[in-house]
Amino acid sequence: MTTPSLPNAELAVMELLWTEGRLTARQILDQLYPDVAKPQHGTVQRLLQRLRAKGLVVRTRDLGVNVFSPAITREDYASEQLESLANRLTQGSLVPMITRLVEDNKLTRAEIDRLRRILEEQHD
Amino acid sequence: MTTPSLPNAELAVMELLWTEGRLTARQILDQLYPDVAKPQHGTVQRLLQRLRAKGLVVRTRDLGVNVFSPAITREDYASEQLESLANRLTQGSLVPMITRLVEDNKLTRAEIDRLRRILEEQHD
DNA sequence: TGACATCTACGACATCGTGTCTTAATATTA
DNA sequence: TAATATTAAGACACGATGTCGTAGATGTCA
Repeated sequence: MTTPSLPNAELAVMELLWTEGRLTARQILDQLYPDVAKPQHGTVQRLLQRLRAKGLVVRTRDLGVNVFSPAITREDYASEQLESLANRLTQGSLVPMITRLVEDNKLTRAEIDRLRRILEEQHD
Repeated sequence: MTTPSLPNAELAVMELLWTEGRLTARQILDQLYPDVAKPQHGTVQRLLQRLRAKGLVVRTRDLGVNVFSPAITREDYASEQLESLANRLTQGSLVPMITRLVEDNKLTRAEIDRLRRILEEQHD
């Protein structure tokens, strides 16, 4: 059961949960649809329900209300998406993609240095 | 006009074009649907048409037949997808994603060495 | 306890993307 | 010219997505 690529509305909910940690449906509603006249309770519930079905959100009960939190960190989600991208396009390897980014100067000096440092630390 | 993420059938056509270089619709049909009774001419034409609309395939005329070739290399497509992933999820930075992959030992020794070498070469 | 508000689940729907097929028009070849 | 292949375009089914409405469950407060 691999992590699916999320559509915009669902990703927007995850963004909120990643930055806030734990939120009720009401809190998500207020932040996601601040100036909408009609209350979109149903929409938020639907999105949360689909995210739970995908295993990306967990629900706990607190003070008589459902509280939702991410079941996966942003970094884990992002790295899984990166893996799946590499599997789809470049036989699982990051080398061709990153090579191209470097050639096209799409990476800043700082970014390159940080990546270098991360890779240097691997001495096992 | 950013490069869109391709659905499976369209990506399958691109795969063929990337490996073969130039192909007629007929050749694509034969390789894509080898053992299908009914001829799916329409399907292949539709896929090629959509890929041309997206600017990923170019059409030239040769020997009285249309010949299709990739308008973008696999590496360019892959690196653009990687960029867009980073923009969507980690503020444009590759660092969080790659950090996580390294931490989870998702990269082989060889892969790490190759990446290291690529990054070392940057001494502008 | 009863009235009321809120929360929750779920059905329904419009829209779009995707993949496919059919058909008709056009071009090519024998 | 007849037969065959190629091309373009219309149409469709299906699923995903985003939205809404509503009814029942749950909670709060007079």
